[in-house]
Amino acid sequence: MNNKLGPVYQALFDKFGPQHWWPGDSPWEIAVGAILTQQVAWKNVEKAISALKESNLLDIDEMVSADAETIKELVRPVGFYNQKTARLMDFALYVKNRYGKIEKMLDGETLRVRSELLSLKGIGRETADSILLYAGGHPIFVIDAYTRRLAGCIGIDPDQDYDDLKAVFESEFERDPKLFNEYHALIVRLGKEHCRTKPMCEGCPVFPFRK
DNA sequence: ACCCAGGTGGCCC
DNA sequence: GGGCCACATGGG
Repeated sequence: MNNKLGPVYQALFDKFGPQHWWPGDSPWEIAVGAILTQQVAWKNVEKAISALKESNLLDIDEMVSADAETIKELVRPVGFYNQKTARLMDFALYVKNRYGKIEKMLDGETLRVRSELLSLKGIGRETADSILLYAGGHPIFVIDAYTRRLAGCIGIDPDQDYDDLKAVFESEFERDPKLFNEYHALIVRLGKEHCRTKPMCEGCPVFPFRK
């Protein structure tokens, strides 16, 4: 129980309004974006996504049969492009062979799908949760660097284990994908807009954080 | 010339 | 379980 999680959400929503996340049109595009954005500025991801679209390769069926060197060139601006190309193509092949399309995979029971995503190389907890929530509509709270910074401002240990921190947020509210979606999106909005560095507390224009 | 960005996996202890 | 490192480009 944390007495600030609710008020902070309210303040963020009042300030910024609904965020309409994830910035991507289809479940597959969201999954691709989630992998590409790992430890990378979203601005760079936008370039790669556009480039893939231009080449008609932002499509699971096209991606599995594409030339890896072609994908690498398109994905280059995000960095880590060798790894990310391999992981994108592996993921695409896995989903296509096993389910045909990602919607089918995401159709399963939440924790079972989460385990399956986590078993794939290149998909860790944050990426799995982003895909589950934003591409699949599952009631999962995503923990990222911005979320940890926010946690640090309201008396929640920001350095605790991913799943423990996730449980803190999830246990505070009804398990509502719409709410989890909005809350996390608002946290990122605040982080991008206001505080790129350490704690979000200092001079925050939205909520009077106190140490 | 630094430092950071919506992480992850591998290896070590 | 935790601490360090490589992965790589683009923008401040």
